[in-house]
Amino acid sequence: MECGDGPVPYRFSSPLHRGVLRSRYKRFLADVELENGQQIIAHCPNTGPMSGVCQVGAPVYLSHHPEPKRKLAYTWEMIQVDGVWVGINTSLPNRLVDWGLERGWFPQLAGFSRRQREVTCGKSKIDFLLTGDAGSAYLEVKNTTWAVGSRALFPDTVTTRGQKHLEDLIQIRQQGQRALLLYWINRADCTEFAPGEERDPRYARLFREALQAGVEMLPYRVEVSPTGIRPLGLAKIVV
DNA sequence: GTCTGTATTTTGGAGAGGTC
DNA sequence: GACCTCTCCAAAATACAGAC
Repeated sequence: MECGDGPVPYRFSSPLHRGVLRSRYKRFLADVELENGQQIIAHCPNTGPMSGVCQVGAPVYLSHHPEPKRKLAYTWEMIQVDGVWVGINTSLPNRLVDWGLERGWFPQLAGFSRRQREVTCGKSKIDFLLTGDAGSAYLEVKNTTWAVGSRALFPDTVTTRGQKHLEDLIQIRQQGQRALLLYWINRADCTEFAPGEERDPRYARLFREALQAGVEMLPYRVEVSPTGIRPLGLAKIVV
């Protein structure tokens, strides 16, 4: 999968293992039947409700980490829903934003040569503090898997932590600094993004307040596949 | 520089405790 | 008893501090 003149796609460091989702339970666990018929328990690195993407019987891909210190050797990475691969690993977007920043995935973030992770700010921690020729900016990253039609939505449940992040970013803007929120849309079938008003009305209200305050919203689309992840650019914000 | 331990992050369920 | 609020816990990755 090459990407022409566009940004370099991310490739998984080792081949993923295909299977079928049998059940998901206790937030962190998933029963998966591998292609060879073996039944395994995989770690589910997404503690949210996974609205619309947790479909029993759907094809999934797992990464394999046979380190002795791990209890579960397999990690659930993606699931195929309506013919589209959806990334479910919530830790991946932060790592890939870090990775993509070095490779020019985000033209909106050009001019930031240095970055510091997990910076304490206000009531919570912000994922990145970017500094460089472009000045400085705070960047928070959110993983998005829920979609209705071609519209990606976040959050898919009440998130007080997410609300705190929005309040902190608004405060950062009020202090005259740049503040950005990058919604990592972990599926290729969405061209629009909107706050999940139905699930968290307060978050949706804060989202609009943040927009008005000048917080820069970047709903970033990626194409997820068993070989890697390819950047697709920004989705249209609908409020 | 390497190793070890601790804190933090994600969300929803379970259980405890308080109030009516 | 019913309801509400609060705290703890689950697995794993990651960052960071401290010891050697």
